[in-house]
Amino acid sequence: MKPPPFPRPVDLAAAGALQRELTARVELAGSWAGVRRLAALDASIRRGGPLVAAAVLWDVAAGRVLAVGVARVAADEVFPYVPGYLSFREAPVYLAALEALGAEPDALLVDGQGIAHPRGLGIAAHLGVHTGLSSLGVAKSRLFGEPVGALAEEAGAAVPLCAENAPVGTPCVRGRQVGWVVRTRTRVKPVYVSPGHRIGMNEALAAVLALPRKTKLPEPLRQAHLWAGRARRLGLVGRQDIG
DNA sequence: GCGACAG
DNA sequence: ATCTTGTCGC
Repeated sequence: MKPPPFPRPVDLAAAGALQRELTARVELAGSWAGVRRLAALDASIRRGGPLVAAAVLWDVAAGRVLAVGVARVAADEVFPYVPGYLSFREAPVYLAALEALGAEPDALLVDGQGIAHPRGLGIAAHLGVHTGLSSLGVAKSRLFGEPVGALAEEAGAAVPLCAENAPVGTPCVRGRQVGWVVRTRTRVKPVYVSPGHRIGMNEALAAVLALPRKTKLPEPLRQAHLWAGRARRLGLVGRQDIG
């Protein structure tokens, strides 16, 4: 089912109000145990150029790319990049890429934060609520929340990412957990994982660690990154052939 | 006022 | 995100 058009607020105040409104609709329960096909989303942009996004359909059981959808959106049609409001810049082109994909994934894996956001609505959570699909965010750097405790150097290590944090402890002693700092590769900078929509905190971590990876990013997201760059450089649009 | 700040 | 050369390592 095709989601409604993505609203474009008149200014940041209106955008913030919309985020607070939608945060109440985020569902923090569920798992990806039954997810057979997921769509990984990433974008590539160049100064003065359009936003180019790739939606990679990933077969979980086979561990491979099934199809790719590519779309472009002029930069002046969306918000500029403002930390905390990323979805108002990139979500439109992601939704267009999903449409170009022409398939219905069971869940969305997004390059960015889920609920680990000042108002609880990072781009992964926003896209989940907008589409009704389960979603989860994997970001390459931190936006919101503080890691609790020291993160071990070994792959698979993780510590909670907390808001309104208390001193050092294991879980968020007095604050609430908004995500995880996860070491996906030994001695490599960690990624920031947080639930988006219709998935629990522990399940989000399990879902990410269950995905294959060649670098610090889960393979579906790495593929989306590669396709977005390739699409931008080659001017690709629409459904792409793979292999 | 100063530092932080997904992509 | 993008701008960019070399370099270390499998």
